[in-house]
Amino acid sequence: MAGMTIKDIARKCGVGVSTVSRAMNNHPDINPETKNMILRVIAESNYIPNNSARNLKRSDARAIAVLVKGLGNTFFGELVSGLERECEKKGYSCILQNVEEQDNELDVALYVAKEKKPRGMVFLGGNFSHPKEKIEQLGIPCVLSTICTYEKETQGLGTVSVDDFQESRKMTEYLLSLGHDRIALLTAPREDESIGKLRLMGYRQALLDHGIPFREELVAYMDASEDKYSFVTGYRLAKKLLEEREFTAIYATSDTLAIGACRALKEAGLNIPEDCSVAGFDGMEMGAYYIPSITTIRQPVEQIARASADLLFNMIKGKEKPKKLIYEGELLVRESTAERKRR
Amino acid sequence: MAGMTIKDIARKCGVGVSTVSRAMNNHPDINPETKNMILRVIAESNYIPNNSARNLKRSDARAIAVLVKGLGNTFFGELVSGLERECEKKGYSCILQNVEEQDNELDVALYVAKEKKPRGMVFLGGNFSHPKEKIEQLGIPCVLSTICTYEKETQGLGTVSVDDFQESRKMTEYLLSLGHDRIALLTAPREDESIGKLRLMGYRQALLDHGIPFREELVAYMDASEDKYSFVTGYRLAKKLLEEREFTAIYATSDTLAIGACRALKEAGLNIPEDCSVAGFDGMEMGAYYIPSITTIRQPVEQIARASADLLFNMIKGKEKPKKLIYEGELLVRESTAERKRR
DNA sequence: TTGTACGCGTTATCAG
DNA sequence: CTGATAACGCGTACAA
Repeated sequence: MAGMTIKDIARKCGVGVSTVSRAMNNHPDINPETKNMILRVIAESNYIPNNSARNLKRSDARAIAVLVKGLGNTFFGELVSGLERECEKKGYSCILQNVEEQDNELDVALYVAKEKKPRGMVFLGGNFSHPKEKIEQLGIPCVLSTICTYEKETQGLGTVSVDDFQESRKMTEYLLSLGHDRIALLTAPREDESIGKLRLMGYRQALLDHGIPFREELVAYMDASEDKYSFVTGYRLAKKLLEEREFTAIYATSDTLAIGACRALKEAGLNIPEDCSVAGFDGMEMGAYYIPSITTIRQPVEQIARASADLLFNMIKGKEKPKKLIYEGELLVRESTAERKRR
Repeated sequence: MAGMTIKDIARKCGVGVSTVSRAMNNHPDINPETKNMILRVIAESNYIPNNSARNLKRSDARAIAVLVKGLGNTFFGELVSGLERECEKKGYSCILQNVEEQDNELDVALYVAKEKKPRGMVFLGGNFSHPKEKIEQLGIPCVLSTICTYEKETQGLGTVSVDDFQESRKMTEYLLSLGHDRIALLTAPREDESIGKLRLMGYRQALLDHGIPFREELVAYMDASEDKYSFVTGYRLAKKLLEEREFTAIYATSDTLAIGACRALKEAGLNIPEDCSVAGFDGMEMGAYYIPSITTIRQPVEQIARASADLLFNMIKGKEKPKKLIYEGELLVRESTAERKRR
């Protein structure tokens, strides 16, 4: 039978609808026997409660929503799994929502908030520079995971991430320590105000610290229209750079970009790391299997996922205010980087 | 203001609720001026209609649902994008639903059907061997995309995919043509009844056609518990195979498995393709950037996405019965395979 | 412990 | 063209 409702179940059981409702929602005020009987009938009838009606009625759902911009980014895949695990522990359900690259994540958030009534939200991806007032309109606690805003204030948002500035500096210093002084950078569009900017700044800072001039011509920015941390982008940017620039290392601000760059180098007949070192960022699983395996900054995904969930749940309970949480990335030295060849 | 409803808008505009509803839903029976006025007020008030209420009331939503088992599989990412594009063309919206690896996709489907009332569904991933009667319970047209069931009958389901048997045979023949006669196979668990089985059979058929004995010891099956087309799995299976078996080529039934295998070979000190050829399946973007780039069977993702959407929409309109649609894969010969070295 | 009746925000029907 | 009003399926006071 297709359109079964709580009424049908009630009739079948010879009880009132509220009793059925109580049985389903683990209410205390119900005779265990009645409850079991009802539950059994429900199972047999494969009745599924209509969630629209539930959400309409309930002030909120025991759930959080996770908004992902850039699904297919395997990096987020791991984060999502971690978040789902944490939710399960707390008895929350986890609503996953994809955000198209061209869509505004906050509009989607508003939409989801209204429709699903989650008690909180986690944002993955996007650059998230939104007016504070519009954020407040959401009316529920929010945590940015892996996205670190450029601003110092929290804007009412929780933030869990690595220190993109410091980690980027760390990577650059590592490359410098290998003797590279002409390090090409593959990064987000010029307009970027979030991790792209921070990673660029970390790169500049490291150069500055070592008295090495920052050369604008060694920086390849993505197109604003394109704005994707993808293989092709890395390939394209590296290709362009190879045409006329001199460098002995490429620092790509994501592992996907790095892999794209490796391919471009290989096609140019260059060996990695002998002729040119390549470093990435993120610590995607893929990088470990690439040949050569990719030197990178590993973001502690598990920790970030858990911390994001914890912070969010605490914010929901009112036990904690929005704050910035920083975790340390780990420099993973692998096969794609080596000392600069002297001649 | 947080909880704004259609009533608030109606009051603000000095009209009745039904007029507001008409304005929002492009109803014909409404004065264009009134409509514009209402729409303007709505925009200014950033009011968002409550979708739970909508779905509760509406018999169905102008939407289809896409269920993905194994998000993070970049291959599905492309399919999803394609499907979303097709939906947009038809003025449909596309509900994306993640299915955890351990969950039953059909239960999730039942749930989504009830909650969102989509007019149809597309399934990505999973092996989908479900009792026909339970499928029918869904009550809406369904299309399996990229999953080809082993059975000949449609079971009421539309199916759009490559011919996994033939394509697998094609790849094996290609490897045989290179002179390899000891081809290791990395594949799904023994119990698999869907693409895993078909691809295994294609492999066997090719061997048979060429009078080459099928050697069980050259086949590495995933664990049933693990059952994932992942890098680690490929790595682990290849590693195990390397311990004692002799072979000159590996045919992995997915590109991810192939890449994992490549890593294992490299660690064993073997060069690809000189010492051992490696072939994959799927045509993931990644494979083109890998070093060496991976020889594979490219599934025509764009076509499959479009065809899945078309078939589903036709089934929805009642213009077409469920059927099996086969598209041809393309053998992409790349760097990871070469003629068997004679000595 | 259980059942009745109301209301959640929307859309569809029907009478103006 | 517009407005009142009855559903949609469920949760929950409140009464029993």
